[in-house]
Amino acid sequence: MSRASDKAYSEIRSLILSGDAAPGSPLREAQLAELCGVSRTPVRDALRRLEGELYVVRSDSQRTFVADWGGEDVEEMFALRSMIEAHAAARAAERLTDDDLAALAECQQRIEAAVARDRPDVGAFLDANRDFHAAIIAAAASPRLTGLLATLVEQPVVRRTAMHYGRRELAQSAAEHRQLMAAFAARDPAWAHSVMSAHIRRAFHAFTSKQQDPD
Amino acid sequence: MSRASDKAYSEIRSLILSGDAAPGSPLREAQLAELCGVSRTPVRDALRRLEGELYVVRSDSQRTFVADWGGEDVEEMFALRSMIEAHAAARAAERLTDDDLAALAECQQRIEAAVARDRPDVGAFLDANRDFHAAIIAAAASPRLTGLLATLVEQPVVRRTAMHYGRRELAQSAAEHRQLMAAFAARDPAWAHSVMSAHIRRAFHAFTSKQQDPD
DNA sequence: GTCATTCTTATTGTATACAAATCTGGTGCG
DNA sequence: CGCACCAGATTTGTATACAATAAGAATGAC
Repeated sequence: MSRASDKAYSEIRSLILSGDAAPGSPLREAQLAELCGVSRTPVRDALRRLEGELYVVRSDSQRTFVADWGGEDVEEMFALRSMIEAHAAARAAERLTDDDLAALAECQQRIEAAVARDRPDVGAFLDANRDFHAAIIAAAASPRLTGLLATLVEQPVVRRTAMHYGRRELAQSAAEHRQLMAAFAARDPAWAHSVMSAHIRRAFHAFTSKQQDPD
Repeated sequence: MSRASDKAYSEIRSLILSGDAAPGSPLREAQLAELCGVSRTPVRDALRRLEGELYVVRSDSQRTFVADWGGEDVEEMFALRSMIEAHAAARAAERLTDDDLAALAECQQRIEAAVARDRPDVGAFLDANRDFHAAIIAAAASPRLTGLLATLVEQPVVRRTAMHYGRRELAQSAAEHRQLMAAFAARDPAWAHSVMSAHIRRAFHAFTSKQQDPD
């Protein structure tokens, strides 16, 4: 994080995740450079990385914009996530070490804690949730592919979905994670596969219903 | 392609695909810059792009190397491809326009032509095969995700697998494509799904058997 | 008023110089 | 002999200046 390009990457990413940079809005190198207090060179580097992770898109003439995920894209994204993560869960069930299981349990504990509070801490929930899913992918897929898959998991739309979660939905999500832990403990690939698939598909429908009825 | 960074990208990519740069070997920016006749700046740009496409990897200290796919990675890669492309084929079967079908038929014709020759033209086969699969993904997935998925299809290992194909395997592959065309013409998603899944899995086993018995 | 065209301006692309970090070979100490 | 450590050389990271290109505004013809 000491490198300027890492700083630029992280700041631009926050800008997008927080919504300060609206989807579809242009990202100008010079402007970002000034904002981050670095030169354009590391900014360009950061934008390339963010492009690979689908946070930004480039127009035909090389101008960069915050990625704008339409309804079709979101549906496809969830469909792919459901497939890929269910596959990863099945592999993980066969391969998880006891240490991996302990790490997952720790994430789960953080999730439960975030949900149990009077006023659920959605930010903490999201962070723990991300670590949980990342740990499963890391245990299942080859390290080389981990980054590629994580790309789909950490999209802004995922965060926004959960930001609108109420207590009941958070509790439901936590309960599904408990089921997943049980499947892992039993080393049952088929069980893990089914639970994960259902978990993602429920998240998709939570997203769509929130979208058409945004309270 | 007129831009220096595109030139660097394309030349380095060829270097990797052709095998002139062996897996695991280091890629030095200055050296590549001289080779391509450009400065280091566009080379750095090109390396970032290639990293996103898994052609190169970075060490912890930011040195770049040609990606080296071990046996585990290859198996996982084929498993993911099989899932994702089968999904794409199913979607494509429901959505392909007549123009899309015509474009696929044109690819198929090129494939058949490459196979029919006395001495099969494997290079032409590979190019047509790539276009065929890319067209299916483009028709099925959201444009945003197309690039991400294409990453898995165009790996060096795929090319190397087919390079060892004999006439019989090429003909088998072409036959599977014909089945796929039939499934598309019938607009039958389940059929397309099954055929594509089998197609990729056969390619995987072709790869492994060639590996352990390289004639 | 609308469309095409030119000119200005904004934005990205490239090269170069220098700074920072990393590797390598060797040296001295235990 | 083995290990820590310290230069020197190599490699990557950053800033800056300038070139090339694309967007937008103003102008003129119809």
